Amino acid sequence: MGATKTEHFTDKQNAIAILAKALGHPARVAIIEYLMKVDTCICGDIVNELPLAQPTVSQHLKELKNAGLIKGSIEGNAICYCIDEKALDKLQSYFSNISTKLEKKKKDCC
Amino acid sequence: MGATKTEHFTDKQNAIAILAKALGHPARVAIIEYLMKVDTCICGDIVNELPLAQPTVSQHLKELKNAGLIKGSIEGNAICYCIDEKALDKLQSYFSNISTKLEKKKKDCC
DNA sequence: TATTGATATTGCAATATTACGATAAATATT
DNA sequence: AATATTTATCGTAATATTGCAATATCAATA
Repeated sequence: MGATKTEHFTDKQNAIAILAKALGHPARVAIIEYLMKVDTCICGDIVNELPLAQPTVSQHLKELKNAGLIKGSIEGNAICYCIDEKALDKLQSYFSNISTKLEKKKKDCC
Repeated sequence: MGATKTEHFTDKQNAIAILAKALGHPARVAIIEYLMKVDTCICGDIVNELPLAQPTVSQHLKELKNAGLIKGSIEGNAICYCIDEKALDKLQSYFSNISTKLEKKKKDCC
């Protein structure tokens, strides 16, 4: 098969999986970190920053955009990519919630 | 090609990518959430909980274990799986850090 | 308008992932 | 010891991902 059975899971589970999957490649983690580092919304020098060819970077950017992690707006001849806070806040609150619950639980097993 | 060029990225970036990738499938998100829900370390009824065949679930558990997100210990004839706090804390602090920085930055773009 | 610069798309090869039936391995129970 | 229960592994088919060269697109500028 090879196709994920998304329909069997909740919307929330799928939403988290989509965000996590988008960050499931070091190049995409590096892109997010680069966008964090440069204060202004950087455009296409992401390509120069990464050890990958331009089409590959473009593809990774597309995946991050599809997942909702970044936004891109056309700026003349170039494109201005930047982080979409909403997605990262969603991840932050998801994992904070889990950590809080784990803290309370205090393992009686394993 | 199809093989990720991990060697070009930092250890930290690879580490986050590995954890994120492991959560990049709704079944694995569901497994983590189930392990959170049941108070005791549940064993093999994860299979009954998911809409997937036993070998598929076993494979997902293996991936979560390889990524360090869960631990498994043999409990007689069954296996006791449970969440590995360290990994989830790592994700929590990573995304909290990002959210905090984004808060300060307050977008002047996009 | 021809050229340049920046980004996206296409097409393809290599590899990885997802899913499951069949089966193996290991412990528990009878 | 034979059987049942639980989990892992193997083998395989379907699909997805990764990466890049070649090329297309599209705005800016000469």
